[in-house]
Amino acid sequence: MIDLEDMQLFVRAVSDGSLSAAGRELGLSPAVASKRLTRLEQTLGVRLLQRSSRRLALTDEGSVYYERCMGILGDIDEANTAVGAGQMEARGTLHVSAPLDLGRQWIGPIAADFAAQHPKLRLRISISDTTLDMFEHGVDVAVRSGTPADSQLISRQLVRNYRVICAAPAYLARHGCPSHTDDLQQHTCLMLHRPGRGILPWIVQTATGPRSLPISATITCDSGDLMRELAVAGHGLAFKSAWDIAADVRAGRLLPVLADTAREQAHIHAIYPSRRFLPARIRLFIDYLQKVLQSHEHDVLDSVRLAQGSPKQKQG
Amino acid sequence: MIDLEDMQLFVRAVSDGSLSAAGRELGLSPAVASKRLTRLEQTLGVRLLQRSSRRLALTDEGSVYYERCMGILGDIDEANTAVGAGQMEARGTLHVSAPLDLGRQWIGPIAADFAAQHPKLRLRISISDTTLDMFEHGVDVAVRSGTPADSQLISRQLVRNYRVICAAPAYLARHGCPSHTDDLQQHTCLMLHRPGRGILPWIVQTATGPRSLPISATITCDSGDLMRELAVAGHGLAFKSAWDIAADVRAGRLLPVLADTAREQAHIHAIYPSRRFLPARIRLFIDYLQKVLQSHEHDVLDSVRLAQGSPKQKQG
DNA sequence: ATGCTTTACGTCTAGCGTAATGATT
DNA sequence: AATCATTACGCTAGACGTAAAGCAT
Repeated sequence: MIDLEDMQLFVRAVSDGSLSAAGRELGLSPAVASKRLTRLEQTLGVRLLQRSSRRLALTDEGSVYYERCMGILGDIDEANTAVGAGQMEARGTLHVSAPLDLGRQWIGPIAADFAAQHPKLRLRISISDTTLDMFEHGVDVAVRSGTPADSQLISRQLVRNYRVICAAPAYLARHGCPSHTDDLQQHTCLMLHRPGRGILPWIVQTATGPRSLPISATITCDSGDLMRELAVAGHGLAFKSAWDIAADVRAGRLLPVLADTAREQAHIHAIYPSRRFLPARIRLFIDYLQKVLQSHEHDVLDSVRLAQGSPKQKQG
Repeated sequence: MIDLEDMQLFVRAVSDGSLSAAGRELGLSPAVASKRLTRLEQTLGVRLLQRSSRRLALTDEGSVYYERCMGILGDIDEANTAVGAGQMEARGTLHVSAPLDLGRQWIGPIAADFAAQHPKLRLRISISDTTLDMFEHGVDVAVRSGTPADSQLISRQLVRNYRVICAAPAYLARHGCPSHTDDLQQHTCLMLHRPGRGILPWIVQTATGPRSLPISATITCDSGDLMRELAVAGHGLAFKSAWDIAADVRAGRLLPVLADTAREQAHIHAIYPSRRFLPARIRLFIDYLQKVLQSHEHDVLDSVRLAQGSPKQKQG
């Protein structure tokens, strides 16, 4: 296994342009610095630095390895401070914002559990569909689904999510189950309208990219969970997040329709300020939230027949 | 600095539920295993495992640290193999797909440079706006802007990008510069139509979320770079990626319009198959591509007055 | 009684610095 | 000539295993 000090030495040698200098910074004699770099190279089986008496040059391998090392050393630093003094105790007031359905069914209860684990924490939950007021209202974390809005905030994906068409069994029995997206025009579609955004289209992924479904709204409302209740009551088709309707589907109150062909990617994200040193309450809450949500991810996606393997996804 | 073997030991102890067992796996006596875990805890200043004679339990700190360790150890493994034997030599045929403008101006030349550095590599570039045929045509890497389509492929963000409205100075002199998105209805708008997708709307980020601009297309075409040329020739306003028009803007052939208020987030991604062991040619190319693009990111965004600090963004 | 963690202790290896060497500007 | 990387060479600190004690199941 590689020695992290060897890695540090290598990184410093690259930025300093001198192995001796890098050694000095770490309190090592040139002899040791040389030996340790050699050891690192032997462990990897690759030459990292091409050295002459007066100059260091990164090899191709060294260049690739250097980039990786920067990330790794940074992560280790983060990991150390994350468990450091005072970093595990959430205190103050945690202000969480979440959309209607998701907030009521998932984020709210999870946040309450989190608060129960942290006696010195006060919790404030704002159920709202707008994020514009995060700074103004002092929101610590906003949970949202779909493409994160462009802003100065950091967005971290928590779990996968898809919007699918769904309806009550009674509705489908009365009006038949659409077998193709073209059939939707003959159905009663419950659509969401929001101030400033107009009616939210039903967008589905196709082989050629996202496509807006050509449907006409029969009933529109501006509350996601009212829409869900209307769907449960058999008033028509709704286009809802898997996380919003999973419980209804499990209970037999709703059925996914055309889930294989018509779905919109709307992964769930945590949005939070990009301060370098995140308060413990925010960091811990997001970690906890992701952990809990991920433990339900397979079940939720499975309830709308979307469960798949979780492909490793990392963006940097 | 932390010893990576200590970290390994800790991780194994957690999954094994026994410190001695973890030690055995690493060829250490129980005594040493105990001492090393203690050392790790002292270095961190935190207790990671609550131990009784027959049971190990993660503390809260340990739980957080465990998650981090898993990521770090995985990254180190990756870094090691990335520079391993044969992993630095790109060979075979690298098949890159890129959209019209982006491909011609950026991806193509960069890929050619990359090929020049790898004598054993053959390069095949497909300029096309569709990704559906990646498997069919054996595409290794597809470069795309905007929200990555939902699929089994991995998507890695390379650089930030925004679509903005732009026009030739001559056009703006003749018709005036719109000062608000509402003014766009009085202008000649060049819009893209694509088979199956219809006319691509101009979507901008607003405080309340993405909004489709209410404009009517005066001229539509199905080629992004023809559209750009029409805009340069003064035939109307176009909605283009910053990366597509940066050169034109620098040369004074185009001017960004309403860039502060009307822009669409369309970051540039590399899409590639999710095989666990990515061929060296793909891994190296994506690394190289990102490196080169990132070195131009500030310039490009600045050319359309969108340069900002690069917030650290990581999704896992 | 078994199998775990931890402490104590003696051994020995592995990593250290010093100093000398060779190379490069 | 100066400063770098590297090698050779003793030396010591630290990491090892063994063995024994304490505990929980």
